[in-house]
Amino acid sequence: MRLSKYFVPTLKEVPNDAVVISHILMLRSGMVRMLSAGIYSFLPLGYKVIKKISEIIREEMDAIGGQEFHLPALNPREIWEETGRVEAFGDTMFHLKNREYVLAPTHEEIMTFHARNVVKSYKDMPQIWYQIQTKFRNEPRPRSGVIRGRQFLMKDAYSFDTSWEGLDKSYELHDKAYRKIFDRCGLKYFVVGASSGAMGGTGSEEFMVKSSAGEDTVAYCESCGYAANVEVATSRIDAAERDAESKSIYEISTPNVHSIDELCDFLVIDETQCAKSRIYLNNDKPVLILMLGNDEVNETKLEKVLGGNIRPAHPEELKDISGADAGSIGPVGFSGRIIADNRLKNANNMFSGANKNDYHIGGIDFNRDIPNIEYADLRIVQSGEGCPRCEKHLEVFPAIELGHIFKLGTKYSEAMGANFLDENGKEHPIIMGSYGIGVERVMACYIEQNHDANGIIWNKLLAPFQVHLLGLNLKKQEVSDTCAIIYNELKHNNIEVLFDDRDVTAGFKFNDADLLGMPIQVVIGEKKLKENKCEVKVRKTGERFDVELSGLMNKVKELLG
RNA sequence: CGGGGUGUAGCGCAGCCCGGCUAGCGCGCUUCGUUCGGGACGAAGAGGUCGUAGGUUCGAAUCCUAUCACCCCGACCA
Repeated sequence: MRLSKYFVPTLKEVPNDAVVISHILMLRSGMVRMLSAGIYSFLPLGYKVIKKISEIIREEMDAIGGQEFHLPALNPREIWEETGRVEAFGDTMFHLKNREYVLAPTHEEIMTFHARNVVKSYKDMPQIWYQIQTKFRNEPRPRSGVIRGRQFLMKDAYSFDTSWEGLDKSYELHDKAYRKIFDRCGLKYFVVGASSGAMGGTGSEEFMVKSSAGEDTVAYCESCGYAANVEVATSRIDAAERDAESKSIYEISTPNVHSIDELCDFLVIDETQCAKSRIYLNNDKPVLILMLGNDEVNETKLEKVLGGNIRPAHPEELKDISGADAGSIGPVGFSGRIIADNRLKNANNMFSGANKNDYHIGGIDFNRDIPNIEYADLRIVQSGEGCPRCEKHLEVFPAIELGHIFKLGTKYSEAMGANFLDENGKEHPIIMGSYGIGVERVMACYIEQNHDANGIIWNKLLAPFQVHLLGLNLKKQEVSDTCAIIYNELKHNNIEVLFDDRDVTAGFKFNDADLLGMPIQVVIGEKKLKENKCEVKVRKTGERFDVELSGLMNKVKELLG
């Protein structure tokens, strides 16, 4: 492809609205343009990458027996009523105004619809059906460019089995296929086992990559691969030590001391001697939560322990409940339910609030002074804490979900009456799995992980072109002749080549080449040409070397091999 | 939905507080010439209903009201 004829509107300046690096580079390299918030057009260069990713996905899905469909995005609303998901999705689902249609945010219902009409016998299964299709979700707040859009490409697959063992097998196949897909794409990813959430099911895994643009926070151990959403993650961390002797409790005047840090400074003690108090309302009943030092309450864990609804008490409510404002609340004399984090188990000689403004209490023995106390794991893990599975340490960071595999079970088949007859002529609901990959996210995450100050660094599998041929000063006959020969030769060797034949200065071409990021750059200039040589640059390492024209093709093949 | 911010040429911005003649600057674009291995130089050009609608005023990019769009933080997120 000749760049002079190719629509690749590169940008030197960073567009005002782009914040995350993948978004900036996708705009600057002329791969995408925004049409509206969370709605992007893919330009020729960007679409080429999308097609490469899709092809990798296709190959791996086909390899596990997947069959590709192309389903409508426009769906009758009544199909979605069958499973109650019109309500479940709520405002996230787009509705048409002039007909009872919705825009599909995913395709469980549609695949199940087709299955129930045709898949009637145990002999018809297993099946794996997939598609790569545009999904629509009315995200309240699109962000991070293509990473969270209102319209996005998703590979979604659905498995249909006659037994739970069959489902396990289908799930396993997808797990392996997903690893191959992300490996081939060159992504550094990890797998988080997650609770199945609102989809309803019995098992799921999320494929994540670390990214500052991420919307989930995960705890990850590089050493053993432990990975968990921070909402459920645990860690190895020391509990408070119990002194041999328990002092008796005593009240201390602590004017203007409101935080654990201030308390530590004021009394010259360590934060591990303090119990921080938080009051939550659980179904409108107050519960005192005690954390060691500055540990944060993990509300997801708390919710699991308490059941029902929880919310932090409003500042105005605190005094009624405890007799003090935030900063002076504590367990001694507190009348409601008290739950302490496991790190506080059996602790003694502790400091906490006195339930009286500007006073704290010292010498608290949790066993002696707080009857009816309960313990649970309630803390949010922090970077650097011990991995719960091995000897190393956890890292906590934001991450993006790239893919999700899911054992759906019979939720959709039961709701929609997708049943089959077994060997004995008995009817059962089909057992389903669902498996998604965000195609644009693969692209964006790749760029997040593979770029430098000058631009994108494509690997050969995702690169829109393998070779970027730069002809410097094409007004020189020998330069343009040589370029034409090399260009044709590369094409004849089935090497995808982008030929910068524009009449712009060398620096312009070099910078665009680095920005676009093809793996290999071949530079044809007057100087080197006098010695029958050209320059080859490897984008990833930045290394460059002179190559005899006669050996160029072999060198390129070697570098791409 | 709550908080903050921004809309002025294709892109990045100044001007707005304190209203005033023809709305500027850089990049990009067009033409000609010179250049030609890390975003060249000179000359001459094209391009804007200042987001939209209403209002105040002799006069509005500038002040007021409404509205729309976009960005950031939060809430939300199969």
